[in-house]
Amino acid sequence: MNIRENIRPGGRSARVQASVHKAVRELLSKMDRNDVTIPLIATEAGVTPSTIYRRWGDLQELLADVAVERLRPDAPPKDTGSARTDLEQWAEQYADEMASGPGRAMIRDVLASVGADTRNAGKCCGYTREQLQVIADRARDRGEAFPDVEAVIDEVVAPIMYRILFDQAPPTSAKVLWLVERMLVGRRAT
Amino acid sequence: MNIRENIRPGGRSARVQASVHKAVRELLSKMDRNDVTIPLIATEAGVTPSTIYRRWGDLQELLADVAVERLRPDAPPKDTGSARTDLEQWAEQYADEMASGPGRAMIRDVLASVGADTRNAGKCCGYTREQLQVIADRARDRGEAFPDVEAVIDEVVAPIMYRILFDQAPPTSAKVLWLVERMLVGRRAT
DNA sequence: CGACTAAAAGCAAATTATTTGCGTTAGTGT
DNA sequence: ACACTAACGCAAATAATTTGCTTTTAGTCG
Repeated sequence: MNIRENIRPGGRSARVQASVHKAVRELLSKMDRNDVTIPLIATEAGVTPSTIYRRWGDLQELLADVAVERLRPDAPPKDTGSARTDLEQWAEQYADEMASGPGRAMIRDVLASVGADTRNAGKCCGYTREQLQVIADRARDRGEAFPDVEAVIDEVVAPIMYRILFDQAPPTSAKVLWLVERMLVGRRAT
Repeated sequence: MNIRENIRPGGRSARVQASVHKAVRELLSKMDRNDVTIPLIATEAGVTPSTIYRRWGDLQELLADVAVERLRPDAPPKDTGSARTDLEQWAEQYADEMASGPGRAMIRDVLASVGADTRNAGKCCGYTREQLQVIADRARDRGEAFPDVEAVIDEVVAPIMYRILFDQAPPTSAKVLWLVERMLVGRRAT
């Protein structure tokens, strides 16, 4: 099932999408996710269930759509004066958000929908890349050495995400800092 | 919903579980996963739907249960004479299996069920750890230097899995070998 | 061995979710 | 303003899920 990509702002479609998204956020904050159903969301949003089924296909797609929206960063990484501290702060915040209950649920929603709509997981990865690129560009402007964004993904982002998804214990703050440290040190040594 | 942990082998429960698992594998190989439903599985397995609902709760749990089973490695990593080549071969096979269509589907099934049953994702991670530990133990027996299993997970397994889950392009064979290389080299330098 | 027990399965009715056909409405372009 | 189209609402039809109750089965004990 396809979600329309370009919706004209202000149109009826946009209003329906907004009220449905809002209803989902509302309900997820109030109740267990397994108790959230499409008829419920439809009632809360003031639309008929068939509208949701036709636009999103099923609950998983809808949840993924909302989750991607919420995973989009709202601001560029803070400029702390050096690439290292920029990255440290960004990574700690990233780990915290993703390891939180809502964060984990959102990641799962996004991944679970990949079968039907391959774009979602890629979008999340894209957001991360953009954030890291900002840090890397700032480093370049300052004349600091800084590894490629892909290397940061491999050495810092991927371990954090793997631990969150597959391990019981999410990475501690110390572990995150250590990952950053190791990457920067390894880079110098090469 | 809980899946019984200790089922006496040969009992009725075991037979039902076996036939349901078999039915799921059968159907998944024949048709699109979105067309697989519990009533269908029940018919194929020769049980009533309510039996499946009571034992597994919902389709996601059942799929996850089957997926974990299939993700369990059937043999220890091959002994190739050196830890480095052991790891290279294991990592390449791991990346191939996980990046394949069925592999990705199984990972998603496992992750999607985590909300209800936290053990599944941990089990997969556990299998990986066991495999790597075998390689590490062999290295120790040979007197070779070899990094901690957790380091291998951070530096080799996590990047592979991240790329498979979030990126469009799964890691190439060359990339996997490079990850192994980088980890071993970095380890020596420290 | 044969009766007893508890767990799990079957069955069927009730509930709830999903799909679909068709009429209506709101935005878009001429 | 008028026609056109995409998206929505409504309601009937279909399919999935839940539930109460009965029956079967495997293990246990006298």
